[in-house]
Amino acid sequence: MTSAPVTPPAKPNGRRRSSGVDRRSELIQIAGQLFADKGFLATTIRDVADAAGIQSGSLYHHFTSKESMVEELLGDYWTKLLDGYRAVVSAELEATESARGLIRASVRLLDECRLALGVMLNDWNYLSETFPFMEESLRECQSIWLGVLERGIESGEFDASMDPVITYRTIMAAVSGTARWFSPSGKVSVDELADDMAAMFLDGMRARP
Amino acid sequence: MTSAPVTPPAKPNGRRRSSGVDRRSELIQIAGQLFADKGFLATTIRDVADAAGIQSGSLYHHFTSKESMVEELLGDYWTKLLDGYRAVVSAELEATESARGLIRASVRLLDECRLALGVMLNDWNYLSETFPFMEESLRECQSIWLGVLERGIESGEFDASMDPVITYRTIMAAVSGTARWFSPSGKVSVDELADDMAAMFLDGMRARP
DNA sequence: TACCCTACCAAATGGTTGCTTGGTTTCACC
DNA sequence: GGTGAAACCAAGCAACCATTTGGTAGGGTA
Repeated sequence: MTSAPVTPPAKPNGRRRSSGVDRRSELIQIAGQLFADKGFLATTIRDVADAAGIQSGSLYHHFTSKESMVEELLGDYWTKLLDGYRAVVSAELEATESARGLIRASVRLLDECRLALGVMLNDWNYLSETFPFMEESLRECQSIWLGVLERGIESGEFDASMDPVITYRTIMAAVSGTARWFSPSGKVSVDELADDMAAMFLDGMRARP
Repeated sequence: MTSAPVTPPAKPNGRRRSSGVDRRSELIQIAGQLFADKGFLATTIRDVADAAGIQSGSLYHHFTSKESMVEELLGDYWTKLLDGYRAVVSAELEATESARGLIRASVRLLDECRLALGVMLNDWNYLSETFPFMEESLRECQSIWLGVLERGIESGEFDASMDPVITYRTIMAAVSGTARWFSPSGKVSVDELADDMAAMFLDGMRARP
């Protein structure tokens, strides 16, 4: 039962199965799904290989290591997030609208990069130690957010008694934690979610008089 | 470098070192610290044993498995959280004050059970599959929150256009995600943090006119 | 036909894992 | 000074891990 002569369940011996499309990114998606579901460390490369219908050793034709499988997924997320953030602040809107834009940019990636977010949610500590660019990206993320929040306080748009760092961290925790349950195919769309969250952080859940 | 003859750093061969205090809960704290830092799966029982200054096999005198080391930590958290929640709702306050109470009860555990929260933050998927009581507790947690939020909408205290489920999940994600950075010995106290968060979710960060 | 190149297989590698076993030390209590 | 229990050590187990290696199938190109 433990090590029966495992015959690959799908496409037993067919080569050249990816007709044109990049096999590498196909494998990253398969691996990312498992990493997001079970956690990076709890997923073995045998799990990935089984899901892809190939032998575990064959993965090393495409990737140099297990880490490199997840690295692209994460790098892609942070590139997109920070690109979106930079576009928001370069528009030089009022602080309120900048904040709304940052929340929208973050929430949009819940759909576009849900695997990457799922992986980071499970194994942040391990991954941030393994890939230094994660901490660096997070630093830029924080500095952009703090810029917007402090500008809003100065302009009188935001409550002066609010702590920018706590607020920033609370928003980030709320948005990325949402990756745990949000599904873009559910009854709530990405845009609705983004608007709900922006409304919540800007004006709270209390009814206006 | 990898496996040098590791001499236990503290109390090399001393037995009966825990004078009176429960050695078992002492070991749970040591293990919990490592689980919270490195992740449950990434931490080996040899890591735990080294930190405790004993041999890895000796841990099995106190625990039946690696899982049982973390089980008590998690069970303690959920018991305390739900006890706190039940006390809040049984006071039958206005919905606004109930919500504030739930936030306070959650934030208070950031100090009291920070190891448990840190562990869950890293390995939620794995742990909730391993320990069914985690999903059960979360269900009760959600039902209490939804009760308060829906009551507030009916009474007119809360914005009727708010989605209770999204709001609940957002608050929970924000609070538990805070375990990643919060330190009770820092410049922000638990009570200040609880008040800041409650203010944020109730009235938002926008300045009042 | 000859030759690459990509994608893969099959088998094995050294190292690490959680856990077990059998014996030893220490100490309170009688 | 003998007994029993708690705490621990030293050694080792089978299973599993990521990774390496040498070889092979088959389409594309010359």
